[in-house]
Amino acid sequence: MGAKGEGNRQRIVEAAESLFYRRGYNQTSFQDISDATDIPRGNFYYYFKTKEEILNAVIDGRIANLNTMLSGYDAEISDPRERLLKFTNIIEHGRGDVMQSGCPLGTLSSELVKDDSALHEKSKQAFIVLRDWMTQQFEALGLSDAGELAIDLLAKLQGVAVMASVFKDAEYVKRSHLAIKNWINLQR
Amino acid sequence: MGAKGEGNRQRIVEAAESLFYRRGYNQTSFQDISDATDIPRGNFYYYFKTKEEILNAVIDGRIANLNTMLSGYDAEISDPRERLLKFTNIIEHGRGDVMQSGCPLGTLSSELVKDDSALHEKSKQAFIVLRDWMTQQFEALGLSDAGELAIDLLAKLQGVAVMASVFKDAEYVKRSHLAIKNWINLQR
DNA sequence: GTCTATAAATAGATAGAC
DNA sequence: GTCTATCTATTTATAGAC
Repeated sequence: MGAKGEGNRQRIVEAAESLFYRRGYNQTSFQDISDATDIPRGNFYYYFKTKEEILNAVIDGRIANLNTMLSGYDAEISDPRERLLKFTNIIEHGRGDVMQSGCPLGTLSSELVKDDSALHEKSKQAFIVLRDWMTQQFEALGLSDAGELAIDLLAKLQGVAVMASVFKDAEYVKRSHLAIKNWINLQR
Repeated sequence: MGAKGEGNRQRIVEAAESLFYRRGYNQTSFQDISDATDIPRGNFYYYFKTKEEILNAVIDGRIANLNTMLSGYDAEISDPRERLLKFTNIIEHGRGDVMQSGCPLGTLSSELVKDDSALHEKSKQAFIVLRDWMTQQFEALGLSDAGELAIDLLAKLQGVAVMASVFKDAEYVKRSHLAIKNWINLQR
């Protein structure tokens, strides 16, 4: 891995990540990424053979960030319930972004179910990381239906994210966040 | 309104509706609609000046179908709770489609938040129709927070739809449908 | 009202100079 | 590694014959 071009590669991935989120994968062109990075289109193909490879790198980056964040929770918070509660703060911390562009994972996956199935499978990977981590937390709480609780929690978050982006109501997001935290506290 | 071309117009809208759902609005081209209808691209512009106008017609059609369905429930079912329960059957009746392409309303809205805001506003209209109808049902049940319950029910349905399309698990959909029906029965 | 031909812009991708 | 020029295909949209 030469260190020379990794700067450009990283800048391309970061700009693509933001654009894929704010404007969608299919609606983001190489020109858009070029404008955002001041790197000419032609140079992209030195790092990525296709647009799909950029998407793969973007999702790999998201998964890496997710793993870093979740490992941090595991290290810093001893109570699995507190870890789950901490994670749900993401919907209020990222409230503005969610109201403007929806959930980064959910909207990408919703877009890619309608494209090639290989792309959708890739976007599913980030959800699997989240689901498995949540399952571990519910298991650590001694709950036998941990896997189902994990999917249910993901569904609650996705439901809030969709409605937040449709109606753009900050009070709704706040109220729903509280309801989700209450639900987590009720699982025993 | 000449009757001559309304046949073609209707066929264009119906083909577009299906394609916008299965492949997305931005990923559907005039050529795709032309292939599906055997109507040449050039003729589209006699009925619609732009692609956005086709989308408007598609959403207006969905809203009309929604109103017909909901009015039917109002006429045939006397208990508001039973009407809500009846509506939620949509997620199991349309289970295959939802697992393959997500919720027609939710995925369209998630796609269009990232496009022009006028398009997103239009897609929001269908949600408003649903929300207002649900609010009426909860009000008829004598519940003071009817508006919030309506949004919460919509969020539950959207959450299930997103997770159904991500994991494509029919058992999950069935289980979640039961949970939603239980939740509706608990609102008193 | 219907259809063909085509314009004008943009997409992803490639070749090759530097 | 970087960048310019370009290819090919496809997009929305228009002009105008029929």
